[in-house]
Amino acid sequence: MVRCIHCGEVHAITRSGIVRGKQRYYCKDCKLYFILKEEAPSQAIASVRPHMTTIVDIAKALNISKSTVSRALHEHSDINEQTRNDVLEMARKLDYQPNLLAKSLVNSKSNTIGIIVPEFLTYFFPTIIMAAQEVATKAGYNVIICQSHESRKTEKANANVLLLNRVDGVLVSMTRETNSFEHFKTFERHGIPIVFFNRVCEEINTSKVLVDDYKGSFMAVEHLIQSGYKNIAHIGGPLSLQLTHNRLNGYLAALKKYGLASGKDQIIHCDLSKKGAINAAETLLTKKRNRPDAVFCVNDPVAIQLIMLARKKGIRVPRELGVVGFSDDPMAEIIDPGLTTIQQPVSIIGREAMELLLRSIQTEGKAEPIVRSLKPKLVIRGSSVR
Amino acid sequence: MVRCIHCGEVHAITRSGIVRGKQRYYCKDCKLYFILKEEAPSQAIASVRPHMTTIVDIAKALNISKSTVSRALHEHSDINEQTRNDVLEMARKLDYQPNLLAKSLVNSKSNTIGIIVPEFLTYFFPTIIMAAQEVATKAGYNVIICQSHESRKTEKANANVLLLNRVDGVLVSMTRETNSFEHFKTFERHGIPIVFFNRVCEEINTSKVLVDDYKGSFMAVEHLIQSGYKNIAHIGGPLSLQLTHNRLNGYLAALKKYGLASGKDQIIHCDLSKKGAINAAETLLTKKRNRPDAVFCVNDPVAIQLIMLARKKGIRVPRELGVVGFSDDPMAEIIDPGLTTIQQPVSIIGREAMELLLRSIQTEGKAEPIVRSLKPKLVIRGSSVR
DNA sequence: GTGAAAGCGCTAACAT
DNA sequence: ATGTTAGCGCTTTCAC
Repeated sequence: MVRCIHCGEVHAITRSGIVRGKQRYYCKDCKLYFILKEEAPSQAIASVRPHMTTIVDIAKALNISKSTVSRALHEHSDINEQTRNDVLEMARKLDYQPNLLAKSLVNSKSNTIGIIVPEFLTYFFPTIIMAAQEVATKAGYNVIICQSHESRKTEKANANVLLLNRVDGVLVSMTRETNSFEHFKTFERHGIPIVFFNRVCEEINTSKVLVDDYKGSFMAVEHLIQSGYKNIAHIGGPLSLQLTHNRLNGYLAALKKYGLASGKDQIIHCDLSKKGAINAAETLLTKKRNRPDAVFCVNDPVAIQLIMLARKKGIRVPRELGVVGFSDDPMAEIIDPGLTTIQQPVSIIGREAMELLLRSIQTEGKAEPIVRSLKPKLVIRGSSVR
Repeated sequence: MVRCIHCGEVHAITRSGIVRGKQRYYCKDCKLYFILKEEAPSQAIASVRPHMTTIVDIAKALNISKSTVSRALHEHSDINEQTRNDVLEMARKLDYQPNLLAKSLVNSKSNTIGIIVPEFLTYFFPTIIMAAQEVATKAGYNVIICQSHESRKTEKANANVLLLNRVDGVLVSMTRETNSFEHFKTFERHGIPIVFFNRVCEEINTSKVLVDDYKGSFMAVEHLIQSGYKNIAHIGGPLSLQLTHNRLNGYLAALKKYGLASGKDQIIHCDLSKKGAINAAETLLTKKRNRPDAVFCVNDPVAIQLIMLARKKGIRVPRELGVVGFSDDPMAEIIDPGLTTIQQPVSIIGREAMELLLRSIQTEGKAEPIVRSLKPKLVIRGSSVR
């Protein structure tokens, strides 16, 4: 006489196969499978977790083989119409949920994609992730999101986690301090496609999505010049990032085109942290001589710190100081005056990157890498027009 | 890349067994099996994807059994020191990466936790997710993040994805339109612990983390009263959310304590979208008579839209209109004047929620549910002090 | 059209 | 201390 370890019922118990040499029981009332463990009865509770129906359960209920069930579930052609309907109905009845883990194991394909970003606090990456995720979901892929916190070490750890989880592909925007790429090459070595976006790796020949930073900067600075500013400084990003160079070059090119010069002390690089931005702004705004009358900032958060500091110092924007940022953060609209900035097609970056990645996955890396350069757009607000 | 010999389609092709030494394909579109005419049979199959080393590879290389390898890898006590070293070294040499999928299948434990949030654009949820993820990572768990986009239907789909992936637990903040909870109860039924935060479900008896909204609102409104505002309106959230009621009640209680009344037309509920916020603000600010001299808003994004609109209409904040928000969004610091708001311990919410969830997982749901109510804090900036 | 059996990579009970 | 064996839930081959 066996009692259900959950409800104590006796009559609702049936035997249900043998698991690891032990008789398994099933309580019809509780819909619960369990195994009695004479030696340590308290342990028995460990297997209380309600059993999820498997194809074997369906097969047993219908008295057919599990292969047939599997076939029925997959619209395989070699299957009797009636059998298929029976299986489908029973599956619904037993609330069958295919175990994706098992499927992944046998297909050696996890249907999961990894994304590594430096952070996701500042709207920029979240928006990209959202767009990418949408594409992935539609294609039946899950997404694991990792933050590197701008640390190369964490980035490496992230890459390892994704590898261990056998992701089918990875989307990466590198940290500002990444200078060795072994952890990315590991993916290549295992045939796992990788696509970079925004902060890309030159050394790896793979698909990439980026915004034409050079052109965007050029437009930004040209706009400042056309608004009548003459002494235009630049707060740039860390030199380890490709985009820092591209944006710097666009800035220099625009100045050159209009015959303006930029002294070395008009260019300050910061690490993109809030503190770094404030320091850079402080340096520029407290210059004894040759204080700039405009600043082109590497991104909006930096530009916003600059405006805040100017406000605090009583320097009027845009009259005494023109400011242009980069990325069109929602904050750009909130701050007063509104921040003129270069808008990036954020959602498109995410979407395209994921599409390129899925393509790589499907072609098993045999298609040529594609590098997409997206066009930025100048959005004029109050901070640059006097 | 294989094309269907009938329709020419590429993506609908799957491999389907090997017939007489030749790869057979199946076109889902045409429901057709076919074999390519001249294809080198063994070659095509062998060169799929770089093989990842398994414990069997290590075992073979060392001429021992795979169980020994497994034991060596897990610091099992019953293992010869020398063997262990050999295994470890060989593992390194062959660049062995344990297959977590296989491990999960065996342990019926995926070491993955699902998080469902309405969105992650507005700093609030990203911050919570970050904190939660940090705790999870430390405990060796991965995290799958899902966005419901404030849609109950999507939320259901999210829940299903997490179930299919056999997550070990879920963290949920509900959509504003969730009113049936079957999809959450499914987790319970399968013994998968669930913890709610911020937007919680009253109907399910499980651990929850929330902020004392009532008290926060009370503090906010009391502050407005003490600043001399007399006619205080409220823009609330959707009535389906618990927090809407709590914040509304805090508002009403504060008014009552100080003998102030609130006409029904001084309370407007909006759906938390940008548009909804602007509409609500518009209604309040264009009132012909009895226009409020202060507004307590259900959250910061709404408050910011209100300030923006006031700015546009030439209504001066805080002189003619006091404003207090809720949540201390980074924008609150950026806007001019700075937005007085109720700060929520965002990171703590995330951390505590994940800790409670891990606890549930470890105790297999046998521990009593815990409901944590965190204390909010008033942050006074320019928008409420005249 | 269906069933039996192998195997994806791993763990663990049991045997030695 | 180590090997053997039986699965985890599923797909796919092969035989009938």
